[in-house]
Amino acid sequence: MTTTSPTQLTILSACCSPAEPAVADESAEALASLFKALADPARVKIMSMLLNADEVCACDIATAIGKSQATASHHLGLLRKAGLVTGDKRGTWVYYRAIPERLASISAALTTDL
Amino acid sequence: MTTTSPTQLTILSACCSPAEPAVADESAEALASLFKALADPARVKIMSMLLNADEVCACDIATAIGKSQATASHHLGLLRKAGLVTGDKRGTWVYYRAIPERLASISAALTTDL
DNA sequence: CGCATGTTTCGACGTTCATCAAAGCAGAAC
DNA sequence: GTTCTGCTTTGATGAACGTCGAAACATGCG
Repeated sequence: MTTTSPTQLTILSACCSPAEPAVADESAEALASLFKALADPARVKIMSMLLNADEVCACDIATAIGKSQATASHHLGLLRKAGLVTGDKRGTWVYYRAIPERLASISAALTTDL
Repeated sequence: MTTTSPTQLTILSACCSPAEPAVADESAEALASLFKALADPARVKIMSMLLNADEVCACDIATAIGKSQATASHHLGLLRKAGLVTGDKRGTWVYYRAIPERLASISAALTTDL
């Protein structure tokens, strides 16, 4: 309860049950970080590309999302830091792949953990 | 391909297949908006509370997330606008409920659509 | 009526974010 | 070696976000 406990003295309405914090603080932060990594149309499109092609050259991503190459690289770096994709440099080009297990874990958290 | 098509004249590396945009622009925006609605620890905790209690008084949420009441109201309004929760005023207090179907649709989008 | 309490909205402040131009790096081809 | 090309990083800028205090709104009680 916050300011006053209504149940005790007022006749009307019980307000609520104690109401638990539910999920742990750290878990909430971790999940929020993952959601933040997907909270941009450009990054959603990138993930979609990667999931459907299982390997995409960085040079194609910029044009596919309609942004500059620098911006594309920024988004890719962000997704990489979130553990959602991996990129390996082969010769001149960098090829990116999605990590489907990571997405699956988000999906699972949404339906069960949370 | 972006600037130059490597396949034609250089001997090494084919760069990649054409690489399609995959998901539609509007879908990407819609999904990103939903993720943005969950991209904050406070809102994740709120959703968790609501899913586990199926009805929580607004007065409990502020303390549960450790923020001021004004901030809690802001987050709740944001979640409501995203269609993730509903709140109805009964007498003095406002009771919030999660909309599980909405979360399920996000989960489904992650595993199939995307 | 007026007063007290729960909730939302408003205004402001500091932080974070998306974006691009330009500079810096790393390979490949000459 | 130099030069070219793809990618990343840096710097800067404008927008969006989270946060809170204060004001406004709504409702119940006396």
